[in-house]
Amino acid sequence: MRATIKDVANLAGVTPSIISRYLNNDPTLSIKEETKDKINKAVSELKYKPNSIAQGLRTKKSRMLGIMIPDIGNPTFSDLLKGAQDAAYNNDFFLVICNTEENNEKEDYIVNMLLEKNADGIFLASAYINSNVTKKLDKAKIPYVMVNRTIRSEKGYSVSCDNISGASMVVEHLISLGHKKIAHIAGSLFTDTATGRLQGYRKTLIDNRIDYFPDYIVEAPFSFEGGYIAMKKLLELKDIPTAVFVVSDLPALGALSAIKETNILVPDDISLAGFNNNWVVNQVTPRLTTIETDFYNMGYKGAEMLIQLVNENQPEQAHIVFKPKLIVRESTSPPKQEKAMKTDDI
Amino acid sequence: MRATIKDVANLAGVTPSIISRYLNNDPTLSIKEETKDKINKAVSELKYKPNSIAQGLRTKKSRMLGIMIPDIGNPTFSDLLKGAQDAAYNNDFFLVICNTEENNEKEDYIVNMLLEKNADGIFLASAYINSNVTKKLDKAKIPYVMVNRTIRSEKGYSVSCDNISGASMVVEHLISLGHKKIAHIAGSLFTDTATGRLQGYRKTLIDNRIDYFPDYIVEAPFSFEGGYIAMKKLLELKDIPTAVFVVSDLPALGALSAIKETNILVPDDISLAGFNNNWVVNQVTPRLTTIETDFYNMGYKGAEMLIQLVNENQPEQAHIVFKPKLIVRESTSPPKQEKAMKTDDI
DNA sequence: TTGTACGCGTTATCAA
DNA sequence: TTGATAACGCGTACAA
Repeated sequence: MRATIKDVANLAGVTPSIISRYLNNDPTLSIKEETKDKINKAVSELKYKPNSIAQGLRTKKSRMLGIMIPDIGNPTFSDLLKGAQDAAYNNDFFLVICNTEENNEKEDYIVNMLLEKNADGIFLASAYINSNVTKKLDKAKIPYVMVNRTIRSEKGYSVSCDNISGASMVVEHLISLGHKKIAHIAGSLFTDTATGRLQGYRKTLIDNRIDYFPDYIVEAPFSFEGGYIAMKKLLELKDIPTAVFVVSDLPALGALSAIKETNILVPDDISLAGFNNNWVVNQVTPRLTTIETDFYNMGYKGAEMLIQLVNENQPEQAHIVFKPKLIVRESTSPPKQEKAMKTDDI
Repeated sequence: MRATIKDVANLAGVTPSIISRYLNNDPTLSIKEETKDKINKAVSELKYKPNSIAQGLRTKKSRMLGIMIPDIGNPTFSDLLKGAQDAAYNNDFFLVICNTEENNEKEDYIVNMLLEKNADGIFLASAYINSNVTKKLDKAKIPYVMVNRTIRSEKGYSVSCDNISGASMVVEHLISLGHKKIAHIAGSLFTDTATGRLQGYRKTLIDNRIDYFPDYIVEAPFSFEGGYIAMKKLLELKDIPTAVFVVSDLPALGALSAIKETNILVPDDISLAGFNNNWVVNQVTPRLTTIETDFYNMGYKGAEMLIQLVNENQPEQAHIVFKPKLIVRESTSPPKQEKAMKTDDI
């Protein structure tokens, strides 16, 4: 059996309370060098490690953080996870990853478990407006920060990228190439991510006095399938767009796949752009134009913020926003029809 | 504050021990319907839920399972995770995912944490020969099952696919296309996965009386980078192979990327095949020939096995082996040089 | 500078 | 059919 604090106390010839206070650096404790040595020796001899369950029962703390992510298969999250994990590790917290699969029932189950296991804080990568999760966390008064996919709120904490300007950069890029018929495959509009990018898309079109049609905006889940289906819809329109900005890389790949089933070529007939710069979009043909965000740091900063909250310190800022960066690759080019139309005009 | 068992006891007018025994279906308990009702009422009125930390302290159980995976960014693991999570959920266990990043230090940290948090069992997707992890788990006498990437051992438990025959299927396919110069990018030979596939490769060449050269076998990590670098090496050979079988899809994509940097074409000049049928290999150009394994079920069955072990039941079999299936796509075709050589012969 | 005593919330053993 | 009591391993207020 593993040694308990009593065993150490016996071996060191002192009482458990001294051991506990010494090991936890109790500032009100003054202790002889001699007893320190005795304790240290006993600890290392017995290989004593405090039982964290018992500690948890006493202190209501666990030094455990949970991160809830909607889809572990989405490459977007892997760097984020690395960053969050590194921050946790460096601050002596244990990060457990939970996959909600965008499924309310599982999501519920997982929050309950996390609360039950006394997680000190929760990292939410899948916040939806009106989700039970945030309500539950608020009620349980457990700190949480939303990351990447967030919801609007004045009181919450979040780490995200500047979706509006990111979307603007993409659309400006498409406009500068000469596109006028620019469609948008939006994400679930119950998320800030999707509404922000949609807003950036709209704003940029308006600023550039380009019409947009409701038909050119299709809402879809943040998945490969979602992008695939949405693109199918766009391809059925009588007036097919010459460029499509997709809310995220995974659906962008789905869109690409849908296009490839037709005679239509990317970028010759349709320019296509995503968002996030997942490694995959650099491996497909054509390589996708997209927006890069520093996910590793998003995860790292977010976890640091969460840890501050757990330690009951106020973070300097409640909302950290990362700057997006446009990565132009092969999937965007000037529209072919542009030339055709000009010829017609003559 | 949350209601404790004492509160329920007070409200119901009985002692905590009855509540506990009733709620835990103690078979030795005989109890009046009347008191049952009282308890039920008190429980629902106070919304009582047992504190799982306190339970853990008493029972040394946590109903928590951990899964350690080497690289959360590797698409191979996402279906596996889903399966494992579903099995855990269906059996009322909580599955926490831990990302070791193929890093010994983190791996160590994570096992320690999992043990400290009293995980009931561990699911190991990143077993390496001589890893500290398995030693530690053995010593802690905590049940574990190795999945996908396993190590040889008589006593352990594992769920994997038939690597030898999977590799054979690929190589037979290449041979049937007419290839004779078939190289293999192997995974880390500290894993059964890699040695099994290497063995299948060797065996099939020998059975078909085809020479293989040591130069044609390159060991590499199970990563995109790993495959990229290994392929570079193969491309530097004086006698470049006409076909390459890569141990896994992620390195296969790396290999593809390396080839694309040259004038060499896939499959015209080099046929390329992977293993695992990650969704990504169906999105690149050319779409990769590969081996499909039922990862979801691998995860599900593996978790079921682990849960049996946790419940101290002997699983029917210690090693579950899944059948692989060959998926032929665009990245493999007959060798061009075959024809050239025949022309020479004339 | 150190020890005593209690409680965290539960389960298990025994007695009633 | 139920209750009293101890124990799990630790932290902490208070006393010494």
